[in-house]
Parts: sequence; C-alpha cells; structure tokens
Amino acid sequence: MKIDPSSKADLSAQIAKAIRDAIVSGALIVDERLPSEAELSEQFEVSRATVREALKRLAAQSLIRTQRGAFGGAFVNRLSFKEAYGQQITTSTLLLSMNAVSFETACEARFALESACAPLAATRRTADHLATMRAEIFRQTQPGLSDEGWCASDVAFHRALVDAASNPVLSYQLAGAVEAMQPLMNMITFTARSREKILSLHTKIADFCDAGDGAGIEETLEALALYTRQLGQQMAQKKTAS
Amino acid sequence: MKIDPSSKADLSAQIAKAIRDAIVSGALIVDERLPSEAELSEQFEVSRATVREALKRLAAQSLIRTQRGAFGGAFVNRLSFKEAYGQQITTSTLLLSMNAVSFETACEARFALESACAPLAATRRTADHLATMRAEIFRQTQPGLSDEGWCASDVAFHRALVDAASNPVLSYQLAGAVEAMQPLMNMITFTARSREKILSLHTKIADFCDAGDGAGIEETLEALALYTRQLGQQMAQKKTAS
DNA sequence: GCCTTTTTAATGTCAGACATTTAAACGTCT
DNA sequence: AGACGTTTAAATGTCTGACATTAAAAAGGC
Repeated sequence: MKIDPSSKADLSAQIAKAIRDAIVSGALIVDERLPSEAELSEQFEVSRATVREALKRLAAQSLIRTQRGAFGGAFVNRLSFKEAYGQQITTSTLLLSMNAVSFETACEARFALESACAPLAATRRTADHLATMRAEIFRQTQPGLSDEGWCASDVAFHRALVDAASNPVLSYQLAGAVEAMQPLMNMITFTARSREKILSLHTKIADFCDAGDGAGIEETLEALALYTRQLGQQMAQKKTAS
Repeated sequence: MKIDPSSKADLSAQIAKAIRDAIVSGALIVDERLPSEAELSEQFEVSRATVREALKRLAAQSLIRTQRGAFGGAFVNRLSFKEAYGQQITTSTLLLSMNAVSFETACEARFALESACAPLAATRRTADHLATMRAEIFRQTQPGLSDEGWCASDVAFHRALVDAASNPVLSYQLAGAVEAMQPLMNMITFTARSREKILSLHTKIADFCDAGDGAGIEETLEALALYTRQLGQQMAQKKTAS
C-alpha cells in the first residue's frame, strides 16, 4: 500500500484511497485487521491525525469499522445489504433533490424498474410478502391518514412488491428508486378520489401477485404509472398557477 | 444543529450526522458555506480535530467539498450524477464480492433491470448511442482480445444500451448492476464459439435498437441472459471439478 | 487603470499529551 | 483445578497548540 507523491490531493484522501483500493482489490479481506493508527502513520510517514482522517473517510463508506481497547483497531467491514440500502437511499434522495430531477423522469425510472420485478415477484412471492402488501392496503383504507402517511405506506407497499422478487441485488438497486420518490410524492395532495383509484390498483397488484400472474402485475403497474404521472402533471399546473 | 448528549457514538460521527441531516433536510442548501472549522468547534464544543474528522466523513460521501485559503471553507456539494455513479459502482461491486452473491442472482438482477430499459431505449436512442454500441461490437470482433478486454467491452456495450433510455435516474440505478457484474464475468473464460454467439446477440440488439423495436430488444436480452447463465453454470462445474 | 505585493483567513499537517475502553494476563481464594 | 476479581497493556477517542500552505481580497506602485 503506497501513496503517490506526485498527487496534489490531500494526504488523508490519498491514504484513504490506498486502503480503499486494497480492500476493493481483495488484498485486504473481510474482518482482517488493519495496522494500528500508530503503525499506519509510520508506514505512510504522516501524523496520526492524518491517518485518522483517512480512516474516518472509510468508516463513512462502511468499508471499515473500528473497535476500541486492546486488540481493537480498524477492521475491514463486511458491507451488508442493509447498510448499503441506507446509503443508496440517502444518495438517491439527494441526487434527485439537488439536480432538480423532474417528477416525470423519476416516475418513469421507478415504474420501469418495478416492472422488471413483476415476473419474478409473481413466481417467488411468499405469504410474508403478500401479508405486508395487504397490511399496507388496509392502512391505505383508513380515513384520516395524512398525505405523508399515505406516501409512506405507498412506498412500503412497493417495497414489498420489489422484495417479493426475492433477489437481494434487485432489492438493493431498487431501494433508491422507490424510496427517493417519496419526497416527490409528498408534494402531491391526494384527494379521496385519487386515493381510491390508487388503492384499487394496489389491490389488483396484490391479487395478481397472489395468483402468480406476472403479466397482470405489469399491466396494472403501467396503469398506476400513467395515473401517477397525471397527478404529477396536475400538481405542476397548480404550482404554475399559484 | 445540535448533537445528542446521551448518544454513545463517537463525537465526530454525531457531528457528521447533525450536519448531514441539515443537508438532507434542506436546512443547508447547495453551495452554502458551512461555518469554519474553528467556529464549528466552538458551536459543538469540541476540538478542531474532532470537527475535521466529521467533515472528512461528509467529504467521503461527496456531501461537502472544501477549499483552502481565505474565504475558503466547506461548502455543501451539488451531488452530480457522475460522482454518484462512481460511488454506486464501488458499493455494488463490494456488496457482490463480500456477500458471495451467486453469479445466477447477479445475472438475474442485471438482465431484469436491463429489460426495463428496452422499450425506452428503442424510442429514445440517438445516433451517438448506436455508434457506441457498434464500436463495441467492432472491438469484440477483433482477434486477440483478452478476456478482460472482452468483458470491459461487454460492459460498455450494455452501458450504452442503458444510456439509450435517456433517463439519468435509470442510468444511475443501473450503473451498479451492470458494472458490478464485470468481476464476476471476468471469472469466465470465453471461447471463440461463445464470443461469436454473444456477438451475434449484441448485433441483434443494436439492430433492434436502430429499428426502434423494444420487444425485439427484450427478447434478445432474454436469450442473452439464458446463454450467460449457461456459461456461468459451466464455470461453476469446472470450478467444482478442479 | 492595471499589475504586483502584502495581508489575512481559511484549511492541511504535525507533535505530544491525556482519557477511555477492552481484552488478555495475572493472582488469589475456594 | 477452576472461578473470580485485579492489574496491565494496547488500542482508539479527544484535546491543545503550533506551524505550513493556499488563495482571495486589499493595498500599493507604476
């Protein structure tokens, strides 16, 4: 593990890169202990403070974890799907909000990706997945549910659909697309009529899922996508008018 | 921006979280300057070193950028799609390698997601996208191309297909799925015959793209998925035998 | 008015100290 | 011998103060 003396980047960034490369390349394996901060500072010929800044960078990416005390230190972390979900969602949400991604574009991406899960969800869905979907549908029937609550339940329903495909990689990749839509959806005010319409589509999706009808799920998703886009356009018009 | 005194986490982690929350919630907007390290250390009542560790964590997530010199400081960073791609790919690659995700699972996710792009790619592809695809196909015809070179070209081809959908959110979400497959694909030795077969499918995809035939792309992708999975199984068998 | 120099306010780095945590090593008693 | 408490050592976490480096603004000279 060496750093490039000609680089003009900060030392802590260079050191973080060197260690990150070692992890990604497999030179450092999961649960392996890195040298102590004191040893690293000798190896890289920098102060301990600089090494620490580098380690914090890696910790922020969940690449390492640290443990205090004797025989503690920094260990290569097994990146779990759960941790990765969280990062993915944060990044996606920021990406959408900071780059002024249109409701239309985000919507298109989300439903395109979700459709990809439909055939798999139809064959692989378990009782658990169906129960989650039904539970969210039930919550969506409750009167007095706030718009935020409605959106959260909507996201949970779609998460269940994605998870029903029972492919962790798929769930991970879609986590961002589905969850990052929530802030955008929150900008919509859902009338009783629009809720009713969405609810009926959700019910159809759950039923198709139950019946193992992938094509049916896809069709219904398409209808839902169309309707969601209409709501988005209405919101955009209202915003322009006000 | 306050930290929770009852938390047992590291101070630098708490401070990073406080600032991150402020950014995600919109309390700090893009290009806004954070207080200087000295001011932050006063506000949070910690040393400058601790503040710096917190800032490095945020920098690792591309949430802030720092500038030296007078009137420099830490600024809220506009998270660009390009930066996000990079992070996404690193995370996906590690996730796959560290969790022993099977070739089968990764393959399934990748082709499912790619199929989602097919209809959009058929209608939106530009001359640029087609040119990239053709260029990669040409590279794949070159004799003496190493297996690594082949895989890299394969990834580039599929990236072009995804980008042809002309939806940056879609491209971002799929970047991980497509690129993270490369290390797994690299484990396969491609015979002249298998290359020829894949090449013919790639050509069909490009042709369908050209013709604007989304269903055709999807069908061909399915055939490609099937064949790729077969290669993966052969690889698994060889590995078991040796 | 334009170019050069100086000032200044930031981050980047270093060295050394002390606090805290944790597990292993050691002793002691039963 | 084994269980239990104590000591010790090795690591991270935090603080302090200093100096180096950078880059923009301000001042000065032509």
